[in-house]
Amino acid sequence: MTSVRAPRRRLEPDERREQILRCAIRLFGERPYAAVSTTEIAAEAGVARGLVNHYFGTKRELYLVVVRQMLRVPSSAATALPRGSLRTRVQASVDWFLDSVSPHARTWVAVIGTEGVGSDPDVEAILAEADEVAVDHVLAAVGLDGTAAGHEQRRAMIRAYGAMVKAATREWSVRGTLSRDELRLLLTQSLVSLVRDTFPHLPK
Amino acid sequence: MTSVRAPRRRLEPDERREQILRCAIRLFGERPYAAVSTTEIAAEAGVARGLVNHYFGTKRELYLVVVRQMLRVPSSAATALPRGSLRTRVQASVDWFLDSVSPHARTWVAVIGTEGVGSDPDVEAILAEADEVAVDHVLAAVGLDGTAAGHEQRRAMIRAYGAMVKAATREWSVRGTLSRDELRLLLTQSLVSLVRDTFPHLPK
DNA sequence: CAAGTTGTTGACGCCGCGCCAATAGCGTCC
DNA sequence: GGACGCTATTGGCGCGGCGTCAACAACTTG
Repeated sequence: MTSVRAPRRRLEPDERREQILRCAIRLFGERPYAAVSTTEIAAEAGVARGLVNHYFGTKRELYLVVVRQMLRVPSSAATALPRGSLRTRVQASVDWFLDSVSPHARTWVAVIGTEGVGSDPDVEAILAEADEVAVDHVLAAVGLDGTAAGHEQRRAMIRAYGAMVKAATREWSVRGTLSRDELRLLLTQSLVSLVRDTFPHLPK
Repeated sequence: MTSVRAPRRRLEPDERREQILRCAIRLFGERPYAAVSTTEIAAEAGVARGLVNHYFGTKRELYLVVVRQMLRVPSSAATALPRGSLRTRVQASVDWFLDSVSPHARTWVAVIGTEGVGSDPDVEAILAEADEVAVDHVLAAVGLDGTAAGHEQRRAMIRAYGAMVKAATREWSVRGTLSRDELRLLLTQSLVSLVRDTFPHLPK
């Protein structure tokens, strides 16, 4: 059985690049970095391995592009926030988050999943940047985006809250141990408590 | 400059194994998996590379041992919990956690740090196991370890709370954006709120 | 001091990665 | 429509990391 190799086809750089990227996203999504070879990615894309290096330089650089790409999900900017009590506004933000993350929840969780020892500084930088954007959203939602006192502490606490959001979303979408309503309750309650009960104790 | 190679010394298996393991822990702690070679580990331990495989089989298996090892920190079992209000008991547990994690906080944080896309199932299993133990501690601390109603939901929410604990501890020990007192406040307040305000809404 | 035990070594084969010169699609111009 | 040039694409080279295994030597035992 002599496999007829498909005739070599020439594509626009952007097109080819994106095609390879799609394959890489899928493979890196199912297995850890070290368990995915560029050979495999190239084969998946029906392309010579050298081409992967041509477009992305290094396996590591390709990986970073993948991470960046998968975080470019929740950019659909702010919907108008309702006026009302703190709880009302928080509730609305939580709902917005749940709605926008629902379609690709599992993928989103995979990106920010833990892998363990020895974190990569570059990867962390990318995740950190995404976190800052998320913090800005939350601050705007609770109406504290203009305040200067205890600024850093507030941001730090919201980053921590963000970690809980990720973990809880994971419980819901991957493990199925929480219903969507329970997740909604947890996220709302916690953020309200954070703003109402914890923030006031920070240095003025 | 002919380097005088140290005379070959023969050690007890346990001893040698532990020595190699120490080096591996240090190296995997500072760089991601793929950036650490077994050659490097062996060199660090002043030993032939083959010996690493002899004791740990595969690089990957060695890595798993490292992860397991670094999580074997907080096993110093329950100190007696004080009687008193929910807040008092939670406060005591948080203090206990902070005290026991303080000495090696940075290392501890490194273990549970995120690395991104494509999580390793084996690593996750280890982390998950450690999480369950932590959940048991928390449940005991808040005095809910006997309850059966809404059991899974409660555990899931506490796992999510645990993620916040990790992130907040990281803010304190690595980034320095929170003081220890602020961290203590955040952890206490959040857990109290979780038990007092969120749990009651779960199905009976 | 000889023989056995076993911790330890060094090299072999394989495979993945980064690089680069050669090759061949595809548009262009006469 | 055929020759030409541009560049997307290939395939192979060299290097280095990983797993294996037979040989070696440190230490023990009689």
